[in-house]
Amino acid sequence: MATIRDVAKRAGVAPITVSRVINNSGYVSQETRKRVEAAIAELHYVPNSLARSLRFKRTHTLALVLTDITNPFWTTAARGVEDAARENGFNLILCNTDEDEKREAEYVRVLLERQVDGFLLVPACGDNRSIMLLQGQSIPFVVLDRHIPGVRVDTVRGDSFGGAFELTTHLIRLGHRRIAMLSGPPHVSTAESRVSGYRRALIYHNVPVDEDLILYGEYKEASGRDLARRALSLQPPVTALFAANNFIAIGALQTLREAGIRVPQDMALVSIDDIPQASAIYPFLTVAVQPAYEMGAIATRLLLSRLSEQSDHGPLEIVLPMTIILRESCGQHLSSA
Amino acid sequence: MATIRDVAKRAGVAPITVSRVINNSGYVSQETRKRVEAAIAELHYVPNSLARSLRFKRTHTLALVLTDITNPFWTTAARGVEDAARENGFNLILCNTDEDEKREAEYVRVLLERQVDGFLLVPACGDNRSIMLLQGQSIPFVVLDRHIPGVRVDTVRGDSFGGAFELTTHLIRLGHRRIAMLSGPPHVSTAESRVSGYRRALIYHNVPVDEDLILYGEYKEASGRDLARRALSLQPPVTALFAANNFIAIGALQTLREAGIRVPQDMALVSIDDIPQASAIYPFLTVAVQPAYEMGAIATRLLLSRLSEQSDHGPLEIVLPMTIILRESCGQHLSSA
DNA sequence: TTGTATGCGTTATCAG
DNA sequence: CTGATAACGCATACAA
Repeated sequence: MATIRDVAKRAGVAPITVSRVINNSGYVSQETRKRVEAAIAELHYVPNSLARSLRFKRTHTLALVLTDITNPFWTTAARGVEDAARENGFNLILCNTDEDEKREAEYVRVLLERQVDGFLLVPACGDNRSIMLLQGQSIPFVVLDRHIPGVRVDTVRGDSFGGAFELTTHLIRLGHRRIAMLSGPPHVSTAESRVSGYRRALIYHNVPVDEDLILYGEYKEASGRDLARRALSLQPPVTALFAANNFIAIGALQTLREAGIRVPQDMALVSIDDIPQASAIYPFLTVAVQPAYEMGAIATRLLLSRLSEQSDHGPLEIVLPMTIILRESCGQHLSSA
Repeated sequence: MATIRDVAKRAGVAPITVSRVINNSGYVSQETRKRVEAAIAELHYVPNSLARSLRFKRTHTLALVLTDITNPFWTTAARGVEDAARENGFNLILCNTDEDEKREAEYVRVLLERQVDGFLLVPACGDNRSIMLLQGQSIPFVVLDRHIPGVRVDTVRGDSFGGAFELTTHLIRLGHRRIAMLSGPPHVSTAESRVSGYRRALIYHNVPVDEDLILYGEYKEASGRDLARRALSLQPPVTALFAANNFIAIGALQTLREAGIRVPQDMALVSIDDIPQASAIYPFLTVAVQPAYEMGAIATRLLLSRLSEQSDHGPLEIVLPMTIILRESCGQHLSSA
């Protein structure tokens, strides 16, 4: 690959002159510029941004480290991040941890080595290794979706508590009393908040809380299948399932189908986060949706404001409301069924 | 951020000694090593891979430029790429062009500036700007999914012709004669091959080819809705729809639902590529699936073999077979309906 | 308007 | 075993 020196030689000028042409900086005569541009074209010269970044100490690159790239919620959020980044002249590197803290720390490490300018992190929440790594570097970062207890950091997340409260309230109003909570991992804040919202709604509406109805698993399809199986074995039987995320809902639906249990006729089902592709075909799942795209965009803008040091306020915690979408998966009021 | 010099100063050694500790290269006494490691830990030192790459002229990074990150086919393929890359100590940068050749060329340009070691490209197939750019740099790259006419490049793609032939044959065997082909863009090789396979199956089974049944659009949901509408207005009416990809199928299903047309009772439907999340819930769509993950992995290994110059053969074209999955969306034989 | 010297953080080479 | 020097490609400061 041609370097700036090759171009300079070919155009009969000094490297710095080529640099000036490329960056439109300083003075260059029309004629020189033309000669340089010709040389650039002939040699297919492409500037080396590594060298440039080494000088500037800026890569104009952000990193987004998330837990599950196959989840549409995150692909949507990622687009929000990317668009906001691009608008401000930043590139994005996206990494997928599969909820594995080890991979997460590894990626953070590699990205630090690559001198990214800032991080957006959806932590897997095992230990806080990667958070510590980041704080050790005093590099700006924003935590997405999840709350890290005891650490002062910028956070942008959905209102899990509120969403769960409303979904549960909806089920209660339809007459449900025994609602199984198919939750995520207990150490992840979103799972815990959703359980809290669920519990709170029950208490608020004077429905007894049966702790056996609260089942913990993972935010994955396989776990959804398993959780639903456990829910079906509960006595007295439950009449509704609350899936703590969309992948749990997909898994639960599979279990229900295998068991010949119809939704909503035999069982009500609600979930947090939608399944866009499935909903385009069969819009039937009642859900609380988070503004995924906006979450990504807002977090990115917050991060960029930290980068440009235009902001000197303390850590921010931004909580975005969820929207309830009522569809058929809850059916009619129980007593009329 | 601390540099290698800061560490060296702190440990009372020369920078190069720190380098040797980090890379386990050359001789370093146990004691010196310990002092250096202590300094590294105290300063939270993270090596700068930009500087390293500048020296090595290797970034150990591959780029995957694809057309639609929201399509599960591509997220799956991307995982195949990433896993194969990681196995060989390479990182991956993923870019999404939305089928826009301009964005594509822009990304290729940026990635070249960033000195990635090789490219995996799903071309949008407008002009061949990005292909030319790559060839101008003599940087190794592999084209995924699509055939670029008149350019000798490594290619890995699915057997669109074969898949379309088999799906069409299936419909014909069920008694269908008027099958609308909801195709992608005519200038994209996969769309063209799928139409060819469709046409060929009709001819092979002595079904007259009605060119009006072949409708061209885009590989997107909105286009699928539109194509289906056009198909429904054809006379005499069609009895089956062939969606050239999964997103077209999703769109078509929406149009059918709006029109109150049931699948498969009133209309048969087949597609190329599955809709995994929807299929987990309602496995009903008869499809020809490509081995997406393997496609990504195979292409990556081919690229890496070019990089290590272990391979000196001419351009390879690898064609992967599709697998037909028969589900209910085609229903029974027409005459028994 | 153009060019020279210098340094970004790292490591290969060669010397001690 | 350890270190000084130079170079990777580019752009800033300062001259000419």
